Amino acid sequence: MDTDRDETEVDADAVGVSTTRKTFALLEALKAEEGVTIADLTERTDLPKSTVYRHLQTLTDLGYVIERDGNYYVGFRFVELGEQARSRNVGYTAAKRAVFELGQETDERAVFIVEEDNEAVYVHRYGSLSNTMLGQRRPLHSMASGKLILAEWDDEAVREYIDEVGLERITSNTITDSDALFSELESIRERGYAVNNQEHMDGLRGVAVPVYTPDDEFLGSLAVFGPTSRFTDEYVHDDLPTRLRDKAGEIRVTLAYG
Amino acid sequence: MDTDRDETEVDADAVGVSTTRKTFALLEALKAEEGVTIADLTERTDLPKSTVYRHLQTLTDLGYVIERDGNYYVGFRFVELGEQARSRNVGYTAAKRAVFELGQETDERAVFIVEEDNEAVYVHRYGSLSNTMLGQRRPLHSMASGKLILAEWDDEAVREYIDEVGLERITSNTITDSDALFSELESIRERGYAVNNQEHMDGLRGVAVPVYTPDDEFLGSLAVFGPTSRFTDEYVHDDLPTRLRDKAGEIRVTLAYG
DNA sequence: GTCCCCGTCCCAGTATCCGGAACATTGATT
DNA sequence: AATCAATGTTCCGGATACTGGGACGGGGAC
Repeated sequence: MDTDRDETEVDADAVGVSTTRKTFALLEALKAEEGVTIADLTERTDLPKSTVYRHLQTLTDLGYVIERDGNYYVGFRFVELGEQARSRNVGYTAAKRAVFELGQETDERAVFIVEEDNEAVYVHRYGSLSNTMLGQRRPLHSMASGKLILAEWDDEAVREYIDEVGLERITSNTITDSDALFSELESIRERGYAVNNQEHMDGLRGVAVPVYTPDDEFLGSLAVFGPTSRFTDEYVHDDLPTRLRDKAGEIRVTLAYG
Repeated sequence: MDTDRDETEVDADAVGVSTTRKTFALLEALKAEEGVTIADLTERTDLPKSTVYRHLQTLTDLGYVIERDGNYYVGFRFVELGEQARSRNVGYTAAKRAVFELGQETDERAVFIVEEDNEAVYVHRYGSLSNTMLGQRRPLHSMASGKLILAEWDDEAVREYIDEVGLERITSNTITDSDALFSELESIRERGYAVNNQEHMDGLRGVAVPVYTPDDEFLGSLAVFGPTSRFTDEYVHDDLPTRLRDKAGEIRVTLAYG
């Protein structure tokens, strides 16, 4: 019926408040490009001009959107909301430090990743200049951290995940077969760490370990990744897992004794 | 008429879409405390239970709010929106590195601060364990960075600011007299840096310098702060300003030549 | 000077948001 | 074990206020 031409579109037959959906469709459209004009947004969202105008007026009035000579931008108020999410759990804060230290000690890119809505979300990051990537979302099955998270779930939950999300192919190495995934998860559970062998991006390997609270609650995944040239089998399977496990242990200790 | 008992309340006679206002009132209430229940939110926002329910349903469906056994949380999707704001300008990204280096070299807390909606917003931060504070907002007149930003404006703009926002007293040292503020701004313009002498918090001093793009566009403020014991007059007026200016210059160079 | 595009504003119509109230469910208390 | 209180979920009539077409005005391009 609808050709669903655009992700930022609002589907009519959905639960709840459709006005709010329009608002967030606009915010997503704003996020996609910097400095967007009202005309741009009407086209991008397929909402009538006057509706876009009225919504933007509300958002700028609330201070969530910034208008500067005709162009609209996502405002800094969202940073505060985002930080609330990132510090929601004390463990997340402890993980921030661990990511930093890990990055410094190994001189590799390090991340702390958490699952939300069946996706892997980057919560903390060390390495490279900017921290684009923070808050970004990836499919779980295509990364070390994601597979590690799946390995924490029971088989039924994983099966549901596969049903809902599927196992999209991203590189030639991505695991797209559910049997292969299940046996991979089993071996992750045995080893206690997960490895990503160019399953998300060619030339990129990674290692991930789980982080637990003192009460053995699963918090998220601590991971390190880098180019295949440097990430040899030995580095990936012998050196990094113990280093990562140590750091994950430190988080646990921090949480237990401050 | 209304006793405006709560900040998260929605005032009726406002421009735009009132439904959206309700949504953000709920989000602000969610931000204030972790793990809030529907009953909590109805009380906090003075919205009827069914309205809260419907709105939360929409927000969780969109993935912006997370529900875990009856408690609602701000979701990680806001991190992505926030990062968009923080990387909106290439200069902001360059400033991130500068803040980090500055913090390491001086071994003090360092921040990069930008103005939005007549407030100072923390965009980047180095020091202390967590980065609570990111995205937080402070009155401009009570901090080194804020005064520095005001010093970039012309007198008329500053006067408008005083009219709209006022000069709230925060500590006994806060500048609350507009004449005093204007002469302070003048001396900031002459010196090229601003000093905060316990004007926002007792025992805390700070120094701020402006950051400009290669086209001399004002970007924001680079600042360092710490306890009065260590932040002596000499440190604050001789040592730090030059170091800060150097770093601000580096940002400029980075922007010019990559 | 003309044209075109974009932002702003207005207004009638009705979609849909609202909120009271009833029902379901949980869990605490006696 | 039974009662009760409190909270979450659902429903529905009613009117609020959201919608979107269209008109107006301004500004830039050619």
